Amino acid sequence: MKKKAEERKEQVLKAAFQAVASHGYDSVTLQDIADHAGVSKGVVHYYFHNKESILSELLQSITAQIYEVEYRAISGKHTAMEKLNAYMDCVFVSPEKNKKFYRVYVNFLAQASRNPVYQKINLAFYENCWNIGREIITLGKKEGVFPIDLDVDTTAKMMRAMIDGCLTQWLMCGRDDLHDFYKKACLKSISTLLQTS
Amino acid sequence: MKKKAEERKEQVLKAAFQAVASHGYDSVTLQDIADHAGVSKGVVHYYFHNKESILSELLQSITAQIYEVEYRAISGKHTAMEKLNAYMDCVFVSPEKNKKFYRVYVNFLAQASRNPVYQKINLAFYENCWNIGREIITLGKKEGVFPIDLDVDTTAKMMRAMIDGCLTQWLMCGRDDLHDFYKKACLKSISTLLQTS
Amino acid sequence: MKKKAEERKEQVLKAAFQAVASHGYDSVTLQDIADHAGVSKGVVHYYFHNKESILSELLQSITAQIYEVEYRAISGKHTAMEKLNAYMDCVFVSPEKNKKFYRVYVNFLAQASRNPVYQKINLAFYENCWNIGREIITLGKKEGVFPIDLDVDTTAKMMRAMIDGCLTQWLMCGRDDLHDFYKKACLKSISTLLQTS
Amino acid sequence: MKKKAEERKEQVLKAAFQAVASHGYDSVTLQDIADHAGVSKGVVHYYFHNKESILSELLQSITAQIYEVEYRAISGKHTAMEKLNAYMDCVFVSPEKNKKFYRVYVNFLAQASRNPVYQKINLAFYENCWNIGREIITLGKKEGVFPIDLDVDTTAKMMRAMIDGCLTQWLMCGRDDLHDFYKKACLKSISTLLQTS
DNA sequence: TATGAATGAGCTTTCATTCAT
DNA sequence: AATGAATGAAAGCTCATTCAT
Repeated sequence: MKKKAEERKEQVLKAAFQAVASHGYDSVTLQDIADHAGVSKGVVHYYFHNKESILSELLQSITAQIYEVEYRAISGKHTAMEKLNAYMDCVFVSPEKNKKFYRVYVNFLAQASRNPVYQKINLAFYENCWNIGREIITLGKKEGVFPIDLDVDTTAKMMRAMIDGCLTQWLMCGRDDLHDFYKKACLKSISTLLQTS
Repeated sequence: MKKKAEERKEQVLKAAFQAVASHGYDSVTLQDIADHAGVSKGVVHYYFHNKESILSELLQSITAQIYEVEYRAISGKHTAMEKLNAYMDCVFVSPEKNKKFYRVYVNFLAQASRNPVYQKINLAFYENCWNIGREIITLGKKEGVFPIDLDVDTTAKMMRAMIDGCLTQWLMCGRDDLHDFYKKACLKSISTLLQTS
Repeated sequence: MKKKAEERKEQVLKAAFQAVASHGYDSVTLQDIADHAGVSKGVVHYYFHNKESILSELLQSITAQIYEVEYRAISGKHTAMEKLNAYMDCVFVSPEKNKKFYRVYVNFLAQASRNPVYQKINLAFYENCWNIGREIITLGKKEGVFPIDLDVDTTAKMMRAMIDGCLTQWLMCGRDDLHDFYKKACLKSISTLLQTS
Repeated sequence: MKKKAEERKEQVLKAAFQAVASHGYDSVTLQDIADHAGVSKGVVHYYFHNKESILSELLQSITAQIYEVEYRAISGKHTAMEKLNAYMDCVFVSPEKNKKFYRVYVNFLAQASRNPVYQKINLAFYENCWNIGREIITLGKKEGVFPIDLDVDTTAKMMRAMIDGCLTQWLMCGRDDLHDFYKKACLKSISTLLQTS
């Protein structure tokens, strides 16, 4: 019973992701979500209290998933540079996936700039991202590949700023073929930041 | 006649900016805009074809203004580092102004991820921003303060990515007091990128 | 301008009365009201904040009107018995009008039993009705046609209870032809109450 | 089997009464009723064809119960005045019970003013109430305590009109402390009506 | 019997847009 | 030029009812 309900919610959230990706945060309707899920409008209201609860759970869900994938990627590697490369491979996964996720994500950021609920969820995501950065930097310092006096916290934040800045800029250019350019440039920039004290 | 009309449009656009800043992109109504402008709803429709035209003209207007201010700032300086510092002072102008502008701007990015009209306007803004970066880098290379083999185009793009990434991250943290932290960290990161080949 | 708006509100309220009379308080829709008024649904929302505000203004309006008519009726008469007869003629005006009003009124009473807004409006109506009773009774005592030790307040309340009880009972019987029976019986009962100390 | 079903229906009707009393006639949902009964929504539909059938059976049930209690009360007494007093004690049982019942009852009257099904049920209740009045009056005439030429039918109807009028007025005033006032005033008024030809 | 997941009709409300003045 | 009354499409949400289990 409980399991079925969880699956249903998951199904609706997946549909919501698709719907927001194609219609945009503020244009998306519950009907769109229901259509994407292949269920009736009633189902959406049966499993979620209201529209905002679907969307905030969606943000929660996708940021959690992204983080999990990223964290798993760096966990499999053992040196700082390997972790960094794995992280970047993960972050710049592919034009298609990045486009879909960032389209949705920038919509949520737009909301978060006003809505504390989204803001809090995004902040938790930031914390996770920064932690990945911190882990890589700390390890690199131990290994002696990054300067010992590098500011861990600040650099971790700059890493994520660079990543989000690059992927946003890439998304806005509307050119899938530049994905690789941005990936390489971003990696190079971050490497520079990490190797300079 | 023509002049009066231009002033009217300008008045409405200013009101639209305030209205979007306070109510949010997708919550703002034409009534809100009319109220902020101190005119009737009819006026808004008299000077603009529809809601989207107001908002796209607004994006056009604010990005043009931002660029103009930034460009003027660097024009007044003569060395690369002076220009860079002036640019950053201009970009990280103050918590209040940055918050107002970026709240509106992330909303437009969210739209631009889907709407080609906004996308084109934003791309023109990017071009202008990149040009500022290029100008600074090229001058610095001439002056011998930046490595001669630095990739001008790529670095200019990374500069803007860093700036947008930092200001977005700052905005999402909801802490005005971190404005200075992000400003300094961003300047330091960009300096590092510019001084490392 | 202002006058036109007042007329519009009045028009909508009249339509609301007709709509509630034919569909019932809780079945009536804003579309019904708009249809009865011969306007679009938007107009109803343009002049009233929401559904409840229409309905509470309706109760306010009809109770005020009823009172006014009743008060004017007794004002035109000079002796207690003349006033009483005029009052009863007014209250039991006709099967059609009584049916329409009481159908709507019992719906409001049903709401008022739960909603303080309606309750307050109804209480004001009661006060007015009781005042009419008090006026008649006080005059009758002065004239010597009613016992001097008759309790003015209590008797006024019982008068209205008798009237509402009779008209409700008549309405529920669904027989227009009994209107006259109830009118006479009510008048006789009230006369008895007034003439017995 | 049959018995179980009867008990189930009774259970649902009791729950419906509580639910209507607390949520109001037109706000009450089948879920509310199911919750009050401690059963699932399906059960409600299993034993009742639809929402209206529950509510009409509820009206049937509560009016029958009220009558039964009232009738039993007067049956235990032997003189007209004793019966009248017992009747009034029964009718004005307590602020709590009267409030609960009349809140629900006025809602049904509101429905009955439009719906023949409810109207018929209420008419049957009226008949029962009038019969109680008739019984008391007839006995009183036999005993010589009421005028011999008193119109039995009419007076019985006026008795009930007075009772319903008083209790409705009391309910609408929202003051529990006036319960006793209305009880006494009602009894006095009815006594006057009965003792005056 | 009993459950509660699923449906979708129908409601209130918002608001961009039109247009008579 | 300017107003704001009027429109009605479209949205979120509620809930009686159905039905597979």
